[in-house]
Parts: sequence; C-alpha cells; structure tokens
Amino acid sequence: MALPIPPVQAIDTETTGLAPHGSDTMFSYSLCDWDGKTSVHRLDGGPIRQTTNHANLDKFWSDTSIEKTMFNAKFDTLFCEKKLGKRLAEQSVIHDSYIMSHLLRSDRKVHKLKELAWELAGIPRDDEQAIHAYVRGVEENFSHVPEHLMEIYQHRDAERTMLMHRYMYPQIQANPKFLEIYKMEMDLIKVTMRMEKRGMMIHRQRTLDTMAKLEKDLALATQEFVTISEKITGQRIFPGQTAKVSKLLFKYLKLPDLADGSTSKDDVLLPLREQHPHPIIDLLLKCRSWKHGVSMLASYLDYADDTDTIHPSINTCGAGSTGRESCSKPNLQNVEKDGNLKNPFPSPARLCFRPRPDHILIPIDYAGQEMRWIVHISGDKRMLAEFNRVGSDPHSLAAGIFYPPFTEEEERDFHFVNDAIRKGFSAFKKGQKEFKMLRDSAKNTNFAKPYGCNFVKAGFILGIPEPLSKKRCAEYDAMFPDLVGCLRNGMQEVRECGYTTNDFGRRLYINPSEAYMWLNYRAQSDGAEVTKRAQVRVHKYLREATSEEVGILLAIHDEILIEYPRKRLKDIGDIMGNIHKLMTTFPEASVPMEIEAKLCTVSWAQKRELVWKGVA
DNA sequence: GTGTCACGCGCG
DNA sequence: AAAGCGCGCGTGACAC
Repeated sequence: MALPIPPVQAIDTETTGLAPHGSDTMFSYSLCDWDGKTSVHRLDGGPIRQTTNHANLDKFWSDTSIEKTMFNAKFDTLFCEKKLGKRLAEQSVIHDSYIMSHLLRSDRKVHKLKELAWELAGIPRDDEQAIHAYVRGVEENFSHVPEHLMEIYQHRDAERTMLMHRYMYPQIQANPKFLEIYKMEMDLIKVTMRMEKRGMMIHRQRTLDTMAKLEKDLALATQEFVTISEKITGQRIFPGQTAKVSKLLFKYLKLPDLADGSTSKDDVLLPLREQHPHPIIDLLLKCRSWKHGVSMLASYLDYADDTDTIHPSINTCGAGSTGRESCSKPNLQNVEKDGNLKNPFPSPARLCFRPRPDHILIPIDYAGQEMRWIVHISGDKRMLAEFNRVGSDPHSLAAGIFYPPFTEEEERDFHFVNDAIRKGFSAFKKGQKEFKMLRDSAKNTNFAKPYGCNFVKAGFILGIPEPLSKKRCAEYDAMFPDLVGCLRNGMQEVRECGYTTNDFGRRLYINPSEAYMWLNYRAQSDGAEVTKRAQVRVHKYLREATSEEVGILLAIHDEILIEYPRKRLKDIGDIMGNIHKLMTTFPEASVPMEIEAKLCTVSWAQKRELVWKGVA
C-alpha cells in the first residue's frame, strides 16, 4: 500500500550574487519532489523559455497546497519574490532545513547544504568544482557558467534540499517543543525578510563630514605616533604593527607587561593609561579607534543603496550555539555608540544613522534581561521574591549585603578602607555618587557570583580586603544559596548529557570540557528566545494595526528598533501600550519582563525618554 | 596575488 | 578596569 505523499517540494535558486536587496537577480531555479525527481528551469536565454519558466515559478508559488522546503529559505524566497514582483512568504508554508540543522545540532560547526548532505547521506561534494574552476577563470558569476555544467549541480542541490528535509523534519516533529520553536523560527524568517527590505537609513553628508574629521585627526595622531616611536627606538613604527608596538611599550619604555605582550585596549592600554600615563598610549588609542571608525563608516556608505538605505543580512540562527541572531553586510548590531566610558576617543557612528524622512526611531530594550534570566534559571527563592516585588532593585539589595555599616571591630581592623564603604550602602540615598558607586560594584558582583567567581575576585570587584570579602560573600551565599549553587548543577547536567535545554525547549549543546559556560549559554538563549518571539508578535500586530506603516528595523539581542511615522504620533500611546503587552507576556519566565522605550528624531545616537499613556 | 590565522574591538 | 560569554569585521603577518 502506498503511503500518502506529503505535499512538499524543494526549491533551490541560482542568482547572480548574494544581495537580494541589491542588484542581484535570480537566473535559474531547480525543483525536487518528494521522491527525488528533479527539474531545472532557466529564467534567461530567450524570451519563450523565460516567459514559460516565469509562469511555472509563479504557479509553483501560487499553489498553496504545496509546502516549500529550502535550505536558507530567506535567501531563495527573497529572490523568488523579486523575480515575480510580489510577496510570497506570508501566504506560503515554507520550510528551512538550515534552521532545522541548527535546532537539532547546535554544536555542528558548519551548517552548509553540501557538507550536511555529504555527512548525513553520503552525497559527494565534487559537483561544484567544475563551476568554481570556470567562474575563477572568467571572473564572472554563475549565470555565465555554461548551462550543462550548471545543470549537474542544480539537480543535485535540489535533491540535497529535499533529502535534508526528509531527514530532519521528522526529528523536529518528534519533539513538540522543537516543533513549536521551529514554527516560531519560520515566522521570524518572514519578519526578518521585511526588516531587511525596510532597511536602516544613513545620513550620507553627516557620515562624510564625520569621516573627514576623523581622517584628519587620525593623520595627525599617526604622524605623532611614528615620530615618537622613531625617537625612542630609532625605527618608524606604525600603530597597526602590533608586535612592534608591544616591543615599544614593554621593551623600550619598560611599561609593565600586564597580559603577556598583548596591547589590547581594555586589559592593557586603559589600565596603563591610568597608572603610567605616556603620550604614546593615548596616541595609540586614538589611532586604533579612529582608524576603525573611518573604515566602518566607509563600509556603511558602501552598503547604502541610492536612497541611502542599508539592507543588512540578518541571520536568525547566526549564533549557532545559543540561538541568538547575528547581522552582517554590514553588522548593524555593533555600530559604535558615543559616550561609551570604555573608549576615551570614540568614533560616533550612531550619529550617522537617521530616521527616514517623516519618521522617528523607537529603540525598545528589555531591562536587565541577563540578570532576570540568571535568577529565573537559578530558581533562587529570595532573589525571585525581590524581582517580583513592586519597585524591586536586586542590585541595591546586594549592595546592602556587601556593604553593611562597619562594626567597631571592622573599623579597627580595616580603617584604611574608603569612607563610603565604611559607612555602608544604607548611609546613602539615590542620586548620591556614593550610592551609584557602591550599587555598581554590587551589581558587577551580582553577575560575577552566579558565574562562579570566588571571594578573592569578589573582593577585588567590591574594593574590600580579602578577609572582609570572605565574610561578606559567606553572607551573600547563605542568603542566595541557589543563585551561587546553580552553576554546579548545570555543569553536572552538561557533563552527563552534553547539552542543556532552555526554558522554551531549545537544546543547546555544550562541550563537556567547557561545562562552566552553561549558565551563560542558558541566559543568552532564554533572552534570545524572548526577543525573537517579541519580533514575531510585534510584527504581526503592526501589520494588522498599521498596515506596516510602523515596522521593526533591527533586533540587537535584548532590544528592538522600531521605525514610526510622525503622522501616527497621536496613536503612539495605544500602539506602545499594545507593544508593551506583547513584549512582556512570557509565562515561561518566573520573573517579570520589563521594557524601556526611547525616541530618536535626529539620529540613532540622540535619544529621549519615551513615555506613553498609562505608564509612569 | 589568495587564503588563513591571531589579534583587536565594536555591540549585546 | 574588574566575572563570563556570543557574534562580525578590519588589520597585519605569514604561508602558499
């Protein structure tokens, strides 16, 4: 008896390049049905064939009884949409074995179709060699490769795509949690396609002006650096020559070598700058930062289209190990902020990004995501209670424990400790600089403790002597036993089964020799899960409520950036109220989620608080 | 010239 | 500055 054939077909597209939002187009596609029957269709080379195959492609996508499976579905779907000139994703059931591969084995190093098909089904990997040889020879894209060469490879790629679907999808279906996450991921892909298309606008003139200023300052600083280095060593050393710079600092100038010859900013240059100020250190910091700034700004301009809009490539499973997203070409998740205390000579790149004309930007970020998830994961009763208290402040709570007023005995033994610490945290009110200082140290320790730091390091963070730190840590440990103890249990789990499962059912493989990474992976992945769901929910809502006049531009791990037309500003209270609800409703979490919204009218860098009706 | 590596650094 | 981790990308150094 024949089994019913699932209505799934695989499609693989061939394109002139990798930029679906740019000038690249699709010139051919191949299909494979459930049984492995493949076909190749050219969309170039003569009007008759072109018209026929265009119509066939349209028919393929219009038939909603067929589910479409792809490998990296966002890529193929975007090119099909571009070719057919209409939206396809929203009204189709699409599958993606690239996503499945990530969900099933997050520890896999490569998730490439050819590699997977070789590893899982023994399909040889040699079919692309002839094409690559050809492309290299004439320096052209695949559309110029002779058709007979392309065909062999296209048949096989369509077949691989179907094989991967047939191999992996049952494994996804077998686990209800996997299936739920997979469906969310497929929704997210559709959302991400629209985000990429919308793109982020750069202010061209402002960028050019900023680059000109940075280049000028950079030239001066470089000149000075080379001159001084020559004076000291007799040799012209440039700031980029790390090995020579290391020699200059530690051999010639005999500055203390803090990290085995490394000249990295945070670990070496900034501490040196405080303790042994030397003009060469600041010059080096300036040269590095500004050179980096200039080249990043230049690359942003390169990526911008003729409307000054950047369409990045967002990989929804970019961080294979944690479920986080990544962004490339360019990476808009690491655009430099100004006012970063860690860089004394910044390049203010976010100033160069602007809202589209007649729009504002609304960055919405989750407050204290990582800490919330750490506390949830640990299940620590007392800390959970603090998070669930109205007006809670876990870092102040910790500050009260780490910094009680000194006893007489402590005053005698540790009289050299600074005044603020001796008086204790309770002696200060919000707004005072001592309050902030002590709370910040307690906050850092609150993070460090669950990650397993000992009392020696804690004492260093807290700025108190070791014997005192030992005592205070013991009090902290007694008060929050599960918070400091959860890492052990998690590590045990990883050593036993090689993976952990986050609070949404996603499986995270962790190398048992690196089991200590458990808590970090868990916190990152739970946070990622929330932000991903937030995007799907908010996009769906904005589509229905505003016909996509309001839309998401970007997600940055615990933050989403929204584009909002000025003409709808009168509705902002309602819309933000609904977004707030969608972004914070997560029964999976035993701690409340909170968001903070800001508002940018001029640039991404210049933010004001955004308060909407009904929220204090 | 092309590819790979380690480093450094931006964001979270 | 300080406890841990995840990404992308520009650079210089080095092998081929």
